[in-house]
Amino acid sequence: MSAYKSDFLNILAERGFIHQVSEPDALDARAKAGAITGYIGFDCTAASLHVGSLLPIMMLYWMQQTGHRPIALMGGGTTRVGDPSGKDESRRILTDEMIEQNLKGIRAIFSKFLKFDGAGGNADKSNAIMANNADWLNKLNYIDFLRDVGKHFSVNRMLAFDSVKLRLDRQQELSFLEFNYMVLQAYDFVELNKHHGCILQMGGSDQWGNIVNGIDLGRRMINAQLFALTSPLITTSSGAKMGKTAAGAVWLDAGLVSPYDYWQYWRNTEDGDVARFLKLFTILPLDEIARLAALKGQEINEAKKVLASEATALVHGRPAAIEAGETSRKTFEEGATSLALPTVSVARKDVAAGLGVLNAFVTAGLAASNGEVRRAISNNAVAVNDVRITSDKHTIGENDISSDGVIKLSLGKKQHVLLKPS
RNA sequence: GGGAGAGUGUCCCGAGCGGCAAAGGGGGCGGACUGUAAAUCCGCUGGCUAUGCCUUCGUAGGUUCGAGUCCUACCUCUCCCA
Repeated sequence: MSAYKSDFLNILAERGFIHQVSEPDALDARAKAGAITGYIGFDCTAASLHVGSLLPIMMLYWMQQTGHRPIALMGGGTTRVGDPSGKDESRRILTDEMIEQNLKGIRAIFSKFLKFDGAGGNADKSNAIMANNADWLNKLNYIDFLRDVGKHFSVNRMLAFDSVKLRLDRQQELSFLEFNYMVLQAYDFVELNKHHGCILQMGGSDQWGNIVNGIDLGRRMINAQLFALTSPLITTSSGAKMGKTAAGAVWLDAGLVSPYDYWQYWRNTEDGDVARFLKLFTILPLDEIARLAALKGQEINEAKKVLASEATALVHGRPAAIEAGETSRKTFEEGATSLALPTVSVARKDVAAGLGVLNAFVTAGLAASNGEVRRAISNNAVAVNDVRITSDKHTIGENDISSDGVIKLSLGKKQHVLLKPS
């Protein structure tokens, strides 16, 4: 079905990762001829990456799997500037300490998808590389940089880029600081080419302009032939952006979003997205995915479970995925209480003294305030040990503790937390 | 430098004759229907030790019994003129 000759582009194309490619034939030939090096840049604006970043991570994964060398570039330097692409307002400036801290959390995630140091070290072409653009951006000299790099940029052209134009058209402020972002990103590409022979930059479709800038700069500064490959913007069938839930972003860090909640996130995928997501977010073979995608009606739930388990296994490991699946099965299909549900500890003496429902639900993190719990109760959405609560005066006592030593709190049908007195 | 306008419920957009916990959306949560889906319909969507109290409309003052609304200064952002 695909016209590509290289495994790398074929797999990306078949699995739905490709939105645009620059000079596809030339890139295909390079990837066919031997190992190439490509990179994706990641912001350090948060302490972890979320589901939205999973797509680019998977592209790096497939790159390595098809025999090429991926570079995960941490934006330690560029995050100090802030990418204006696709945003109406300036991002607030992060302190260097925050960036440094965020960088640590993000690094940890990559080790689950990429192999960094096998035998052979950096010389081994199959090893992924972790780079940080702060290493070269932070020590730039302004005047030198303007003369060496800035002279290749036309402001006329920069003004025409979507990331800039959007701001200008909407009459939103674009600071000079942000205006420089694309210059720095372009410089990253050249820098990675010089040091690692990197010829490909990948990213989301909103990065196209930034990437093309890097290609131009590479040609002008060092006469290199560089390539761009972007992925489509992933939204759900009903048009919502991915990765947002009640609790906020779906983080890839187990400390921020438990494997159980992560599993649940994928389990609740819309029907129309199942096949697409299986291709993008799992590494199952395509024929297996085709089989799952053919399931109709109620049977598609089986495909969703596979999606949830496979996606969870990639991020949190197989045992955690199995446990999350089992916990979900017990909770939803048997209506039983699984001890592996998210658990919050409380002091046993507080329970003995009688714990108010309002307090209990807020403590468990199921509600933000007492008022929220009250409203939930009046909406008939609150249950303790699967028994509906109708009064906000209800108290939980020692006799609510099950033989397993926990109290199950439920908000609605899907949100469950165990209270563990100790 | 001169002139005109804007900033609203800490998710977003947006109404708001001096009586306002503040219209309406979107989003989110809950309920019904289903399949832990979508669509649809319904409810909720400042806080509290709760028939009351406290905190919210860019910031700080002022007028008033009472201010999101009127006045003054300041901050930020737009637009027009120089």
